Order: sequence, then structure tokens, then C-alpha cells
Amino acid sequence: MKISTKGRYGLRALVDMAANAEGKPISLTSVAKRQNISLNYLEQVFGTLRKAGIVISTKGSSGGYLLKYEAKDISVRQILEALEGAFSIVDLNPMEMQDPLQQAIQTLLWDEIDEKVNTLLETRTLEQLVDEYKQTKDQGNQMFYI
Amino acid sequence: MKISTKGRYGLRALVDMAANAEGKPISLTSVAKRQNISLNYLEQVFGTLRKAGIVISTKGSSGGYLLKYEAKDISVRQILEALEGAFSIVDLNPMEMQDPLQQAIQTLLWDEIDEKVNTLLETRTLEQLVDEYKQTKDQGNQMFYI
DNA sequence: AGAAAACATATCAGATAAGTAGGATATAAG
DNA sequence: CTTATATCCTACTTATCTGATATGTTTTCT
Repeated sequence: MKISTKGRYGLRALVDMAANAEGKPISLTSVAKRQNISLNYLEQVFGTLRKAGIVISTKGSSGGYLLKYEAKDISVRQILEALEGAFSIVDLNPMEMQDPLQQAIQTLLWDEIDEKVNTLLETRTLEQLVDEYKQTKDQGNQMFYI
Repeated sequence: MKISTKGRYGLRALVDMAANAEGKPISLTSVAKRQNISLNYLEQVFGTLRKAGIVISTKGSSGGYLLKYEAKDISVRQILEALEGAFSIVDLNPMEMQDPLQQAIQTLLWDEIDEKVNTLLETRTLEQLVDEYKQTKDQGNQMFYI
């Protein structure tokens, strides 16, 4: 019941991208360096993000990736759904679904969890993460200027 | 990011047990039949539940399992924690934890999800599930008596 | 022309999940 | 006192997923 590294790394890389954006495409090489993630692995992740319509790419020298929409219009749910599939706390096998007892558990537990989590993921945007990141980063740097 | 069959089957089996309780121990054989779960697998699951202090067992003929406490005093969280470990939506590797960006994501996302889910699991009791089950089961049976 | 980037597959080792198998031990019932 | 019915215990198996790594091909700016 965990979010895998694919989702975590992808999300982190996107925040990094958005935080370091200046209009021009950002290379995965630079993201990989800053975030200490294998370039090869990041390429796979961004392939998925591109196919999901979250980023756009330009090939060739001085190419790279850009967000397809503004950070405030990209929800965390979109991102994680692209990388991990839609969130659902359980994955029932056919036999379980027929069980009448299962219905009770589904209603009181799984459905409620799914709803709460999905609502939160839907609410949180990439922009919020970027803002929070910049803020905490600045706090960290302040100590050098006191 | 799923609850595994161990947790799902265990929870279902416990609700079944509680719903069919009459004071005397209930054998896993009967639970396995009603719930269509492999007896061998259930035995492993109930071994864990016993060690976690959720059920007590009596061996031998006409032996079986009983809830250690009343159903209203057993939270779903206790059960799932015994079978799956404490709920936490992510499991970070050491490198990630040091990342400053990670902190932002942790605060705005993972911590909030963990808190919401754990609160729900803590609130829901075995008794609630049993009640819901009995109710929906009765509704299903009513059609035969109209 | 050459460097730097995305893009595309294939491969691989390790971990985990989901069960199976086979017996050992305990105890109530007949 | 024997037999059936339980729990209890541990090892094994099989399949799938994860987290990469490796090796190139294609594209485009300089």
C-alpha cells in the first residue's frame, strides 16, 4: 500500500522542473543532477508523463521538457494517476466482489478512504508544492545571512 | 499502494467470526467454507492475529478462535496494522529523506494522507462492520418474504 | 560535423505476494 | 483410549512487480 519510486521520483522531478523553469526547455540531465536520480530512469518516467499529456518535449541540443499547462492547473492526482494508475486502496479479485460481507467493508472502509485520498490529491496542485518548496528552501538559506 | 489479500481476507474473516459468534470458539474450517478462503492461508493469517493479541485460540477438537475483546473495542486500524504493518502511503529511501524538496511534498501530501486514512481506520470498529453486514444481508433476504 | 538531447527497447536481479504442502501438537468426543 | 478435529509451524514454490541498467536510434542546435 505504498506509492512507488516511480510516482515519488516523478513528482519530485516535476516540482524541480517547475521551480527551475524560465520558459526554455529543461533537460533531464540537469534535473537528474539536482535531484540525484538516474538519468535513464528519469527518461522512462518522463516518457510516461509526456504520453499522459502533462509535459511536452523538444528533442535535440538545448532541448528538454516543459510543463504542458501552468503549474496551478496540474493536480497531483493527474501526475500520480499517470505514473501509478488511478488511486484505489484495494484491488479485489472476482471472487471477493461477489461476497456479501465484502459490500459492507467496501462501503464503510475502502470507498471512504478512496474518496478522501482522491479529494486531497485532486486539490493539491503542482504550484502549491513548488511554493511550499521555495518557502522552506528560503528558510533554510536564511541562516547564512543572519 | 494496495491493501493486500492478507489484510483483506483477514478482515473479512474476522467480521465473519464476529457475526457468527455464539460464545464458543469458531473453527477456521467453518470460516473458510463460508468465506471461500483457503484454510491453510487462513491459518497463517490467524496466527498473526493471535500473536497481535486480537484473537485467542483453543486447540483440539471443538476448538477454534474467539475475539479477545468485544467487537466494539477492536478498531480496523489494529487489525490492518497487525496484518500489513502500520499504514503509511510512502516508504522513503535514505537518499530521499535528505532532499529539501522532499520535505515540501511530505508536508503537503504524504503526511496529510497518512493522517486522514489513519483517523478513519482508527474510528471504524469491527462492530460497525458486523452491523453493516447484518443489515445489508437482511435487506438481501427480504425479497424472499415480500 | 559534432554534441546534446529525447526516444525506444531489452534485459536483469531482487523482493514481495499468494498460496501449497506436510506434518507436529493438543484436546474433546465417542 | 483411540480417533477425529482443531491449531500451530515452517519450508517451498510460482508468478509478478520493482527498480533499475544497458544499448542504442533519432533529432536538432551550435
